[in-house]
Amino acid sequence: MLPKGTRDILPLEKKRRVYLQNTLAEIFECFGYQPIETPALELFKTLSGKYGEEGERLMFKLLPRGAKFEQLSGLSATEMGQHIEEALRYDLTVPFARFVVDHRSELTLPFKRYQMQQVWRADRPQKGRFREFTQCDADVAGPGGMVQEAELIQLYDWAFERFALPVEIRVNHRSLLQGLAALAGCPDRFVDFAVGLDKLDKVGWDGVRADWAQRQLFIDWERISWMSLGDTAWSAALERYKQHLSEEALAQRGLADLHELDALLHAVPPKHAQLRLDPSLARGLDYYTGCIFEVSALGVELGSIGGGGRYDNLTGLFGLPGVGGVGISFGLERIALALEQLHLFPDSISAAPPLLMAHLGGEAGLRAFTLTSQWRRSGRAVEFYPKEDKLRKQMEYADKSGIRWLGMIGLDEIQNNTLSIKDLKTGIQKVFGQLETEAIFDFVNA
RNA sequence: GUGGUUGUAGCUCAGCUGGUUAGAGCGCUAGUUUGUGGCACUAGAGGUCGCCGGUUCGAACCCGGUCAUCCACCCCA
Repeated sequence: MLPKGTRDILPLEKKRRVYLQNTLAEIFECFGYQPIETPALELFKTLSGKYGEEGERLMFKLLPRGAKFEQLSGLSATEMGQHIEEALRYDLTVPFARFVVDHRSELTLPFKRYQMQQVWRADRPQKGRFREFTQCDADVAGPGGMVQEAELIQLYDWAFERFALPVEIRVNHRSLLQGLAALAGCPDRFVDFAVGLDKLDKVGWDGVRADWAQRQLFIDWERISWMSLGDTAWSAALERYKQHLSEEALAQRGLADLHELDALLHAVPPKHAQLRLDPSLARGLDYYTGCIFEVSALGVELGSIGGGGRYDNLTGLFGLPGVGGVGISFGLERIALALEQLHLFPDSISAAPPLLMAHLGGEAGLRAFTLTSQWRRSGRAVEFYPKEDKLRKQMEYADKSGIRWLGMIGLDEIQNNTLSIKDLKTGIQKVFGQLETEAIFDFVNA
């Protein structure tokens, strides 16, 4: 029995996760990111107010030490919040902002860090949605320009190319959304406007308009109806937005940023990922202020497998104004789910060692054990069958454990100073001298 | 937080309109084979039918409640 939305990880799955994390770490470091960790627990006041209303609701909050739930249960949410002192981290970005502020004297800005740790959300579990999951984040804190966005897109592109996972990266800009809201006549209802628009992929334009209506948003549809037609090819789409938003002050920063990004991406275009300018992309996390990204896997029904964006003043909330940042996140579980469904994990990832030493006991057992220990000392992964048993049992064990090669020592081998090795996959069996280590492991690694 | 789905063996499920000892496949254990796995055959182990209560002579089946699950919405990795 486990709490809902949590799960155990079995050996093969664990190896696959390690493969994903190692690959990501390698790429992160290639781009100059340095690894850190932060505690699972943060002060509630550190996290509170950073994720919007929904995020606040989904945050795991801890009762103060010694407090009885009954004492607090009668209180309203805000009253209760005043008693909460600690919470489980909800993402890695806000703790990173806190980290930068706390360690500002030890860091040189711009500071690039990566971090792969669990986060917790009190969501209702669903397909691909857990209450405990792992995020792999890369963020830059400090000064910089659109090259950073370009770099992050490139990072996404490389990573998913390595995994051979077809993806689409959607890009938008908060200022573009604000400009659109203003153009539509509701600059003061920006959040409702964006949240409704975000559903476009699912419900289409009629659905979006219905959603807006339900939120009592008065939309000047005539002024934004041009959005519903036309292509989404990056440069052409951008041109269209420049044209229609030329009069909107709020949109100018977004248009300029995206223009710059467009130029950068022309120089270093993504090789693998599909890139789309998607003005309907909103993203709920409150702290984003500039470019925003979201990645979805193509060919699988899953939520987004990554997301991120630029936040101008996250550290300001912790007493260090003027330091912005930009970053992205990879959702480890969802990427693993996608790769599994599409059979994209390399076959070479296996939980079991390649070789099992079988033996018929007595002197043969001792000889096999000695050889096993010598091989292990030289770094070869070898399993030793731990008791005297029928050969048949030992083979069955290897077969079921997914061990492909079986080394055998019995009376014959003892007499001749040899060792038989069988490839259980092909059925081919060969005899080696006991000291022919190179030849033996050439065969085993074939 | 809202709506719906499903809870029977380790796993996937069957069980007709309530009827007495609850089944199958896969898996598991042992053997056929005391130096050769996958296949086949034989035998065997394993279930408070999610839980509580109700209706009934009798409940896996009907009713109520409860817990869990999965899916959709919301939101997101």
